[in-house]
Amino acid sequence: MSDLLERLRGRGWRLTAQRRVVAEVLDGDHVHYTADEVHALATERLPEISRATVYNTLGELVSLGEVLEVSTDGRAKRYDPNAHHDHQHLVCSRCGTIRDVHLQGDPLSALPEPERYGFEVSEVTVTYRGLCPTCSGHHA
Amino acid sequence: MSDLLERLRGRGWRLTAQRRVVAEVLDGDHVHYTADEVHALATERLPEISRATVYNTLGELVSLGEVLEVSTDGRAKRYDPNAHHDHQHLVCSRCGTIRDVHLQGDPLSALPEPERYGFEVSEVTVTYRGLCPTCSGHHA
DNA sequence: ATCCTACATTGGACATTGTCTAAGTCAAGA
DNA sequence: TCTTGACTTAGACAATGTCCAATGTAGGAT
Repeated sequence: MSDLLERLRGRGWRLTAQRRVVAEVLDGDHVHYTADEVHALATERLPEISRATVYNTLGELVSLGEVLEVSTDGRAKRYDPNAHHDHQHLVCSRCGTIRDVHLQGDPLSALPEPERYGFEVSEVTVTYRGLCPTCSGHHA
Repeated sequence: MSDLLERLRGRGWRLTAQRRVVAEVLDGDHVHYTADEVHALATERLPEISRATVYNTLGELVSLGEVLEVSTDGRAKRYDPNAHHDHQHLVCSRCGTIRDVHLQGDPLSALPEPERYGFEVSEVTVTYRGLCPTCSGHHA
């Protein structure tokens, strides 16, 4: 996502210090921050940035398809910059850590036609849950 | 789930009017209410029931494994009484309708060992999204 | 049948997450 | 450099969920 800013500018995105900082915070393939975490990290680089702008910018990045919105639990949504490689998530039920994982086969094909009830199915998300190595050690 | 109350009593659940009403509201296989919806419906039968009790009772039913918690979007969680038949969900991206669906094969097997990163994977949820027949008609 | 008491319920304050708006600020083209 | 429409801001507001002290009650004990 190193040339994200270039791509966005090409699409007529007005480049501001705030937007640059949010994009920089999200840069990195294994990052799944909440909006508040993004805000906290952005604040380190640009102390005046407001919560509203972080929410706005994240929403725009999602609309532009540059970042994915992930809501694993009922808590805060997380933002996943790895939008250009198809993947799913593996979540630790104890500590909440998220890892990107890659599946064998297309999960869409696991849903038979008669189970589609006339829907135009266009998307599927698969979330695996379990204990991560660290957490499963705790209670052994 | 007709004998849910029996089962719960057998487990030492103290049966109160409030708990009975919440369980009755959830009775039905194709129901995916939010806590607020459950509260509204419960209030029709037992006007004094409080929000806190609805939340408490739903939480207990989930802990007891009698009801599933489903959070499809980042909005309110929904409660699914169909906890004894393995199934997944198909959600309309426009109106939010949820249908239970049954998959071919076990989605757990789609995650190769090297993609498990040492996790003890115990659960998988699959959510299909698309337009339901009614909503896909709208924009045709 | 009545009493006890541990457990359940209640209302309302509080917490978290997210949205909206009016007023001020600024990036970038002319 | 100037202008202008888009961006940012603070803070009010909304939606959802949690917590607590006071009160009520289901169900076993008597």
